[in-house]
Amino acid sequence: MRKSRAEAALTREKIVVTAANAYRKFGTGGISVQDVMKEAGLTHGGFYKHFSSKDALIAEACAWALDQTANRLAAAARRAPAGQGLQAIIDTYLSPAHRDHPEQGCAIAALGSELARYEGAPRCALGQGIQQLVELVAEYLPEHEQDAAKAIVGGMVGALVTARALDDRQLSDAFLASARQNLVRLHA
Amino acid sequence: MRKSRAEAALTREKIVVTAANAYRKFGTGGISVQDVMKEAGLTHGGFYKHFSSKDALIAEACAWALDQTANRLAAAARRAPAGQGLQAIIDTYLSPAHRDHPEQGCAIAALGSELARYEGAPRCALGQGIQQLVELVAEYLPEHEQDAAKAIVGGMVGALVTARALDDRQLSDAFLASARQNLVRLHA
DNA sequence: CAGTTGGGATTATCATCGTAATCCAAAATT
DNA sequence: AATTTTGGATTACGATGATAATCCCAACTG
Repeated sequence: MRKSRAEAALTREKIVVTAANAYRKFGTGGISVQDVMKEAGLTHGGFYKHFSSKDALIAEACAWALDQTANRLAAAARRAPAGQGLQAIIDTYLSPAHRDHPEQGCAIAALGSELARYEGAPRCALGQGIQQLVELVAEYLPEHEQDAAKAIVGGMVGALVTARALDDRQLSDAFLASARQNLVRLHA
Repeated sequence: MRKSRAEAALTREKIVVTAANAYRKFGTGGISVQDVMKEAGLTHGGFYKHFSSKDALIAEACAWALDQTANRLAAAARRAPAGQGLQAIIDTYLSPAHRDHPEQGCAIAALGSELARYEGAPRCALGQGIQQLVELVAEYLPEHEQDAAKAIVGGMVGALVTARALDDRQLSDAFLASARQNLVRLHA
């Protein structure tokens, strides 16, 4: 039954990725350790050989998810024509696809309000993710407008959260569109 | 032991208000029906004489909280000097006091990401609260800029969520300040 | 004022969850 | 090859949670 070192590392990675998706989809309180393990194709017994607690997994899963999102946004910005980097980041973040797939998306939007109540590692991870996003946005802003990056990131997160909260599809789309069109105005 | 009709209505109201505060503080999954009842000075047994389920209470509590916030913001706008209504709303919403007291504040920011995963009544209540906020903001925008209201509301919510998520007090303050200064620019 | 009703308390049920102890066999180590 | 580690499975434990049945007594109804 035992796996080699390398395989064990893969197993661990698999747990983290599975957890990152599951937590973004169901919330950290919405899925149990046991179900995460089952989803990863394992039994729950071995869990504490990998992580010291559920919170430790949450922290790692969030960090992984935040990295994933930052990388995707950075790639979108790089792909964009010159001068359109910021708009590309905003458009990618506020796409209907992102709204409809929280399990693959930004952990700040998916878990922000719950993780804000945590102390310790998970909250830390989230804070670093936020800073990461701000730095990415700031790269595409002129020197003298760096401060606007914070408001832009806030606007992106809030628009996604509200768009997901709205039952009415049309209204939800309108929220995304309004933010896509208006947020770039925040630097001028 | 039994209370009169009027007293029973007060009891019910008390449960809703207690729940509204508790859910915003701990999250809907962070406090049990029993603890909400205890907090309201009651035992948990009588709960289902008032509400059909925990979700029903969550929905009512959210609706109450959202009304509370909308009223406060509307009052702040009315108190403001002419032409400063929108800025007053934004400043009130993005005050450090609001950030530091989620249990008295906006339910969208406190519960948005969890309630977005609900179906049914709680999600509905949240959606209506969002629209309420948009309408309030729109009142203080010129006719031809109504669409910006959605982006502004999104920006407000997101800035508060991120400010709460950040461990670093200074950085958190900076997020609030950036949004306060920049969000009004969204109509121009 | 007698009878009915329905708030609210007490207690129970059944499920779930985080955590941990134990065990086994295969991989590291020597 | 013998010995030691250690991933991962099995199983257990204690706590907590949502929901419900039951009961009591005071407030309504007539």
